[in-house]
Amino acid sequence: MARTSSTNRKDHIMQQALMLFREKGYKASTMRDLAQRVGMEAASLYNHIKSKEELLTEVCFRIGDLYISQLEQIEQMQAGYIEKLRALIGLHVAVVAEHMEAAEIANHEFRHLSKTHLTRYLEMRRVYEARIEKLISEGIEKGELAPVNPAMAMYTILSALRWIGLWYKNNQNFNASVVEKNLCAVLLQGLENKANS
Amino acid sequence: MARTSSTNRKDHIMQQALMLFREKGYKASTMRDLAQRVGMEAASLYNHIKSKEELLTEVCFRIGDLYISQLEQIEQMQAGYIEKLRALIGLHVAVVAEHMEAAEIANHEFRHLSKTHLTRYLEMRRVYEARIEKLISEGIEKGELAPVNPAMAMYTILSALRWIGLWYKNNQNFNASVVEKNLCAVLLQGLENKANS
DNA sequence: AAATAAAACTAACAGGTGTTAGTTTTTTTA
DNA sequence: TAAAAAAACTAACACCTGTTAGTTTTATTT
Repeated sequence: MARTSSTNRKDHIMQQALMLFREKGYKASTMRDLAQRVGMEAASLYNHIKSKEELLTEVCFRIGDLYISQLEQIEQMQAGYIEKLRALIGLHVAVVAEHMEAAEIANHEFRHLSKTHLTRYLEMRRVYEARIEKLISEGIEKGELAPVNPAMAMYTILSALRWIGLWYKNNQNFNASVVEKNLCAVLLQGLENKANS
Repeated sequence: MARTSSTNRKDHIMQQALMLFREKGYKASTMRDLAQRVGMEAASLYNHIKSKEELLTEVCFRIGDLYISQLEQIEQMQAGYIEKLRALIGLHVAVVAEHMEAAEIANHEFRHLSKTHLTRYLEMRRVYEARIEKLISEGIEKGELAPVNPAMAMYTILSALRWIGLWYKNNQNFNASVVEKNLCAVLLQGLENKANS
C-alpha cells in the first residue's frame, strides 16, 4: 500500500484547497477548480478525500485546537496579566505567520461547516473567548489592567488581531516581531501619547 | 406609472437581501431564497432589480460612500488628534448601529463584486485607509499620538471596529455610547492600568 | 512476472444556479 | 371605463454543483 504517497497527495490537495478557499471563499471554490490546481480530474480527488466539507472541517478544527492548546500554556504562565496578554498577541501573530491561509479560512469560512461541525466549532470559539474574557477580568481585579468591560476588551483584542493576515498578504517583508510590538503598543499602551499632555 | 410602489418594492427586496446575505453569505444566498422571503417568484424579482450582483454592488457602495463622506467631516474638525480618533470610532459605531447588515456585508462580501466594481471598491477602501493612516501620522508628528507604525495602527483600529456588528448581533441591549466608550478606552488609553505600577 | 492495491480516468446523475421569454393578472393613467 | 403600464406568474434554458459508478492505468507487493 502506497501509504506515504497517498498521505502526501492528500496534504497536497489540502494545501491547494487552503489557497483556493482563501482566494475565492469556500462557497465560490469548486471541486473542479481544486482538481485543476492539484493536477487531476475532479472525480479523482475522491480517492483521497471524503468530501469538500471534510477539507473545511479539517482546517477549522486544526486551527481551533492549535489556539486552544496554546491558550492553556498562556493561562499557566507565572507572570503578570500584561505579560499574558502580550503572549496572547504573540500567539496570534505566530499562528498567522505559520498558518496564514488556514487561520483566515477558519476565521471567515467556518459558517459553511455542516450543522454538527458548526455547533462544535462555535462552542470551541465560545470557550476560547470566555477564557480570554476571564483572563482580562482577573487582570482588572488585580489592578493590573484598566477597568474596562472585559467582554468588550476581549472582542476588541481578538478583532484587532485579525488584520495580521491582511498585512501578511500585502507585505512581502512581514516581520513578525515588529508586528507584535506594534500590536502590543496600541492595545496595551494605547494610542495617546502619555509623554505629551 | 407606479413609481412610489415600485421604489418601495425594490427597497423591500433590498432589505430582505441584506438580511439573507448576512445570514448565509452572498454566494450561498439564492435568488429563490430571496424571492421566498420577499413573497414572490424568483423570476418576478427581475421586474425590480437588474441582477443579483446589483444588490451587492448597491450595498457596498452605499456604505463605502457613507464612510468616506463622514471621514471628510472628521478631517475638517477643529480638534486634537485624540479627539479625531474618538470621532472616527464614533463614526463606525454609528454606522453599524444604523446599518448593521449593510456594514457587515460590505466588509465581508465585497470580494464577490464583479471585476470592475471590485476594482473601484478596493480603490475606495485604499483611499479610506490611507487617509486614516495620514491622520495618525499627523497626530504622531504633533506629539499627540504615541510613536507607533501608522499603517499598523490604522489596521489595528479598523479591525478592532469590526466586532461591533458581532456584538450588536449577540446583545439585544446594544448601548452605542457604552460600546464607543470602551472602544476608545482600549484603543486610545490601552489596557494597561496606569494608576498601577 | 503475476497478483494486488492504489489512483487516475471518462461518463453521468440528480439537483441547483442566475436569468430570460412569453403570458396573465393587477394597478394606474387618461 | 378603456388603454396602458407595471408586476406577477409559469416554463424553461444553459450551465454549474458535489459526488458516484465503472473502467483503465500505474505502482507496489509477493
